[in-house]
Amino acid sequence: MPNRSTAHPQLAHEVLAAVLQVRAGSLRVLLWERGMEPHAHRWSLPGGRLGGDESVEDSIRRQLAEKVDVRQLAHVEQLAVFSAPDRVPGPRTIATAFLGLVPSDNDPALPSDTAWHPVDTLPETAFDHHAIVLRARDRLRAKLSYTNIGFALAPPEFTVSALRGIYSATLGYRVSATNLQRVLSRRGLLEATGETSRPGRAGGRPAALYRFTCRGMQVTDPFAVFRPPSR
Amino acid sequence: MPNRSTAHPQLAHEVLAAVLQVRAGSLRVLLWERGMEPHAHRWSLPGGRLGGDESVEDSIRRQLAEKVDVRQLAHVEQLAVFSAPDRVPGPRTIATAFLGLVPSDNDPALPSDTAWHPVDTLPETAFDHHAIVLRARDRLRAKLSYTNIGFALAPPEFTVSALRGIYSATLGYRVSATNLQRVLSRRGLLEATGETSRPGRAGGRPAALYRFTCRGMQVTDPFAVFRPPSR
DNA sequence: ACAAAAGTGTTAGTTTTACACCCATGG
DNA sequence: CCATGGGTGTAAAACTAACACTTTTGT
Repeated sequence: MPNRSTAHPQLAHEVLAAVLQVRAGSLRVLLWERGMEPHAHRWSLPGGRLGGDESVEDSIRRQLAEKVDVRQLAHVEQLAVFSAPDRVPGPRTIATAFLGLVPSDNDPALPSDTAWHPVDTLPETAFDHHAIVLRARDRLRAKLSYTNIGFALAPPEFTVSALRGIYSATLGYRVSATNLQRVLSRRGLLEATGETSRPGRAGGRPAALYRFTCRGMQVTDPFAVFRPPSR
Repeated sequence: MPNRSTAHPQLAHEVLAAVLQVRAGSLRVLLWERGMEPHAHRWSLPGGRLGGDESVEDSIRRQLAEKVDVRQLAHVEQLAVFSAPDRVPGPRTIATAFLGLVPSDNDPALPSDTAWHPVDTLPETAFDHHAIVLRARDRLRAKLSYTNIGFALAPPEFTVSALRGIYSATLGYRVSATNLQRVLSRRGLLEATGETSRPGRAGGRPAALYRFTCRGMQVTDPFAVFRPPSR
């Protein structure tokens, strides 16, 4: 297979992350307001150019450290490559997009040009970043159903109703606390700490605190339909 | 955010595809035997360098056309980016890997250095291509459970037992024809053509022919657990 | 008629949904 | 003692697994 052309085009590679967090009852994404052209004043995803001696995973973690304390990133995974030739003006640039998750109890100090925006009412975004955010949201919603990825959105300890709020905000519809607890418990994902939280000023029974038994994503419902024979 | 270094490294970008097909009762991948160093005589995935005016999707389709008739590719999707700095010797090269699927009735003419290898007994492979093949296999297995992706592995028309063979070969365990038919029918994925196939020399009832109602991948079992309220 | 292969019926088991009911606390 | 929120019990519904049984063909 001969080379198609001897002179290869100059290619740049960037990494971008849609960092998601549930805050104030809605799923939000970390965006950065561009100061310069092109697309000045539009909001864009954090990231930057891939360095010469790092994988894309290393690179996105390094670059996010400028925006968020990396220790607050509970989960990072590849989303997809965005490579339309005209996706950004100027030199050809390929982007590897990531999904990042921050637990809802974290409130990282942000640079002044950076803010959390609800994914359902995004401001005017730069380049193809809007599509990347939607892709991240869809991936997260899907994985909430068949993996333990909730651990990356929830605090280390939480009540079931707080967890219900996180799931509801992410999925976009009301989830039943009763059934959420049962499903996650049967799968062995939840574990009671033994502690309880104090009820609010309106009273009510104190809620038991739980934690996820496992941090680190794993598939919990691998075979939706065609399961391997049980024996 | 200033540029990290003024001199950016020379980056190359390649696209690679694990093209899978069920043939002779096992799931196989299309590999190409390298003629030159590095890794001469090892088997590698088809693909090549990204062109200057094409997306990675366009590029992999173009490059696969040299190995397989593109019309025989029933499905192509991105798998992941492989970007370890030392993944290939020589200049830094990032790879976008794809999963491609060919229906089991197709038998494309292949170049002499190219052959189908069972994914469970791969020959010595070049670079990180072994990992890419396994990733493709796992992705396919997972999607078989919650999407209609079987259409891309099956011929246009097929008997349920032929489909069972395809599913069994892909998943690596025996699937029940009875339940396969029921599950796919209830989901509205299968449709009888009205035709029947002639039984083999050993006799037996003629099998009804079916086709997938929809070509083009779609998720058929989107909410494994946390479904939106039905009303 | 018999063997082989395909397809249907039926039952059992599992998982999820929905909702009623009980529990613990603040005022 | 009542309102409020948390938690459990339980029945109904949906779906899958397993297997027996019927149907249709070739020899």
